[in-house]
Amino acid sequence: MDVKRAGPRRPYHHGNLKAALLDAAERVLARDGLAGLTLRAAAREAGVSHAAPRHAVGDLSGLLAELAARGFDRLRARMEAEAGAGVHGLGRCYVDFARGNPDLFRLMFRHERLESGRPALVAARRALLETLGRSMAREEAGGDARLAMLAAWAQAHGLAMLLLDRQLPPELASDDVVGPLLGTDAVHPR
Amino acid sequence: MDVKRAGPRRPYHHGNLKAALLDAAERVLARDGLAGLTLRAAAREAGVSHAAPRHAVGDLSGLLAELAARGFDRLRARMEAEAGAGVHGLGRCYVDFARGNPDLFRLMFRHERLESGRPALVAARRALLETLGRSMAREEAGGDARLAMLAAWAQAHGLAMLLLDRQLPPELASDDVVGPLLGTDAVHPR
DNA sequence: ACCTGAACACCGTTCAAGT
DNA sequence: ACCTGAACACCGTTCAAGT
Repeated sequence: MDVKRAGPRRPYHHGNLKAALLDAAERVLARDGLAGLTLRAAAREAGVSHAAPRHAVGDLSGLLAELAARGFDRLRARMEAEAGAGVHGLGRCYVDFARGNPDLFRLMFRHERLESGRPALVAARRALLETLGRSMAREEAGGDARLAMLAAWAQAHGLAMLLLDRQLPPELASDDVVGPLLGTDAVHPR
Repeated sequence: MDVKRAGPRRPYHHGNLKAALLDAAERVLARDGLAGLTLRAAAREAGVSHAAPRHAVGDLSGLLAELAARGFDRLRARMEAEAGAGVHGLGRCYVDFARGNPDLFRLMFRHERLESGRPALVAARRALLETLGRSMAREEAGGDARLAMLAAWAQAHGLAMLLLDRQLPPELASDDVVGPLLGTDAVHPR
């Protein structure tokens, strides 16, 4: 009955269940992959009952959306840091992030599983988009900036997805093909 | 007991349960989407017990792999028909297929859920790759054919995925941006 | 307000048993 | 050989009940 004094065994249970749940979910994601990330598993990892998440994040799509928002925030931070490296720097950064956080990256774009209206997700996506737009505009003064941006984004995203999904045969996945693709000014459709 | 005479109510149950199951799975996919396509739902739709698929396709990843193989076959057939249309024709064809069969397209690249060693899937993927390679080689005589192919593929694939996953803001998803991207010689990294 | 525990309707997979 | 039905361990979600 001295539990309420916040003994070391139960660090949360007050108002920060949401944050604790998200941390727990990230641990599950790292340990068991996207397939192993269930609402019950996250609750278990956080040390609460399987019905507790309801108040904190709604349902599973709410939890995943919050997690995706964290992912977009992190990706944006990296892109921001790389802002001076030009378009190839951004592309490389994007693909590196995907390869370094495959499950999180996949989750971020699994639109069917995300509560798309979640404020955190909407905001994080918009922030990333703004960062991308600013970085592109700096280089691509002439021509259609939107077209240049879409072309570069699509190429980086497609490469990331094809790599994560193991769709590339060895000849195409080798560094002497992927490297040059990332190391150029990408895509100049006219 | 006249069931064995193949009355109209049970068209299969002989040796073609596999084909019947795949047809049923496609119906479920069209009706309930990828999320609704379960092994039990496919068995139900095919009119067999939920344990029957085991002999026909192994487990769920086997069923999905066989379905993905059908998808790759269909995509290859379309690409083959469009072979004369140049790289932009291929890109447009690829994206059109994705938009026209969103659930099937997503399934084809959901590598975690597919039994990757399934002969049908391996063969279908290789056939598509060969078709792509042949089509590209025809135009891209000079330069690195592998690089040109990866660049074009990544761009088309990324665009398709970003569209299906609803990641593009209205300014980028509009036809006057997507259209031009698909209507050029794509991507010429050097 | 926030969390628990039981309950419900689903899963995938296994396995003895039927034909 | 091929299929069924029961069983098991999981899900997500709901809801009365506790504090």
